[in-house]
Amino acid sequence: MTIRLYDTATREVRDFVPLVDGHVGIYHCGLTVQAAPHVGHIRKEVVFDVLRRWFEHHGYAVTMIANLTDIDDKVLIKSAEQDLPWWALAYANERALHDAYTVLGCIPPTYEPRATGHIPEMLELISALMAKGHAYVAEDGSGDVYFDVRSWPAYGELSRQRIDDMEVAADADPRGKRDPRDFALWKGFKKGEEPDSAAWPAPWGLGRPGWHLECSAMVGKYLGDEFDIHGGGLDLRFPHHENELAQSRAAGRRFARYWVHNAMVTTAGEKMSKSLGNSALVSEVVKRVRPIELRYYLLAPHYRSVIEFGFDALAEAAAGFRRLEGYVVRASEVTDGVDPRDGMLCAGFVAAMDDDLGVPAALAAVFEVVREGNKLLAEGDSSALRGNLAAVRRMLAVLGIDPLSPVWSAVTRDEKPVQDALDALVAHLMRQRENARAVGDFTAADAVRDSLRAAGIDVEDTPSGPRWTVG
RNA sequence: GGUGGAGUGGCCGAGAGGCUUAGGCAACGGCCUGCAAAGCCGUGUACACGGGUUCGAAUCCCGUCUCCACCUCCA
Repeated sequence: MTIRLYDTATREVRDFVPLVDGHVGIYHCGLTVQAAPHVGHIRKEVVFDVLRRWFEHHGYAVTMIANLTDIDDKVLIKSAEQDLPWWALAYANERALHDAYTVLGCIPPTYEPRATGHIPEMLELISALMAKGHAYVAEDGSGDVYFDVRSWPAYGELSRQRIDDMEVAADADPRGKRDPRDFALWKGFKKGEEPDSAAWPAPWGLGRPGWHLECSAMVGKYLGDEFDIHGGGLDLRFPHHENELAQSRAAGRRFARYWVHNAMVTTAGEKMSKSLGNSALVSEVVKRVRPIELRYYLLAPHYRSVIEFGFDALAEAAAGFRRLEGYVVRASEVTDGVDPRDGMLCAGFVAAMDDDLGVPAALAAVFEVVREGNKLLAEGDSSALRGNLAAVRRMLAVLGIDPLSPVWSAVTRDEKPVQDALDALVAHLMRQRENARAVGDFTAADAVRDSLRAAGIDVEDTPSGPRWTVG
């Protein structure tokens, strides 16, 4: 059983071979913390969370590093607009990101380094690039330092582009650059235009890091010169990852062995994006559907397929998830629960997951096991039912959507007395209904059921007795 | 202009030459139920278009159309 992954660099599905047996180091580009995370951002977190869980299922010790880019042009611009210190904006959005991780049941990264905490590592990298002739100080006195793309013949290898075929950005600022495609490693401080707190001393003068540099520096610090997997959204392939790759390799580091990119989330046919203003914030979406349903919606399609975000599709996905959840809950009531760690993954699930994280086929396998489980459930408690339930829960746990995981139990202390009161009241009405049914007074029994339904409580009769759910 | 990706049944969404009826949602029929609900069994409508290769094409080739992502702000 080997995990196979699509590698963007080679454009093929390859067997995963770790650098160190039994270990896997994954770096995925976190966020530039300029705004609260939207559904597209959190899709990436969910995808890498599932990847991580699958590696762990295979017995790998996973080191997961996700960066936080907390100083950058956009952070400065947005914070100025909002009349906040840049670091306050960055930190507020960092916390919003953590809230989104938590609410969607993502395991936190092993470490989440911040760009501002790694200036020395970045300076060291720039020095190495200068020493090898791949970086230069701008000649216009701006204090900028650029990477010289013409000095690195492999430039463009990740996105398969030739420098001469690239369009030069309309807004490119060519000042001091040898080639308009050269990118900034260091941005000279502009006294008066930028806050004094956004500048750090460097041999080339006060300034701040350019975008891309932080990732190369932090990957090197936490995962080493060569590491297993570098990931992120497909939109980062160029320029971000191309530039990370160039500056790391040019500095003599071997860098990533596999590149894993997830596809975008679109709305109305366009990429969900902070700058397009078409974002659905995670914090808003989870007011309309349960977080576990959003997570299911985001992981059910293959990670390399575009998701056209919509509340109708989300509701439909949620209906599918509830089929799984309904089985797990009903079977657990009958068996008094099982330990999902006792479950056996079915072969179809494993084969699908091993094949480039084939979650759609893996879920199809889960649905088939659930169908078997529902048949067993009709016959009551049995060891077969327990085995089936444990298997289903274990497979759902690999995807991070086990409905009974404590991660999803939202009952807080404050709600407990309310919950208890509701339980008591509904139980009383249920007894009334049962008494009426026992004497054949179905009019009275149905009246109770109707009144409960009007209050949002569904009643159903099962072989093991009536049950109710808040629907 | 350059680099990638996509178009599948009412909807979502896999598959990548024959042996998936993928799966799910919705619909319809049956079973179960006092009636429901849930569940189980069954049913239908597919592979953007035009050619070609092949015994056989959703899958390969050629052409056409449409859409998406990236080309230095982006997950």
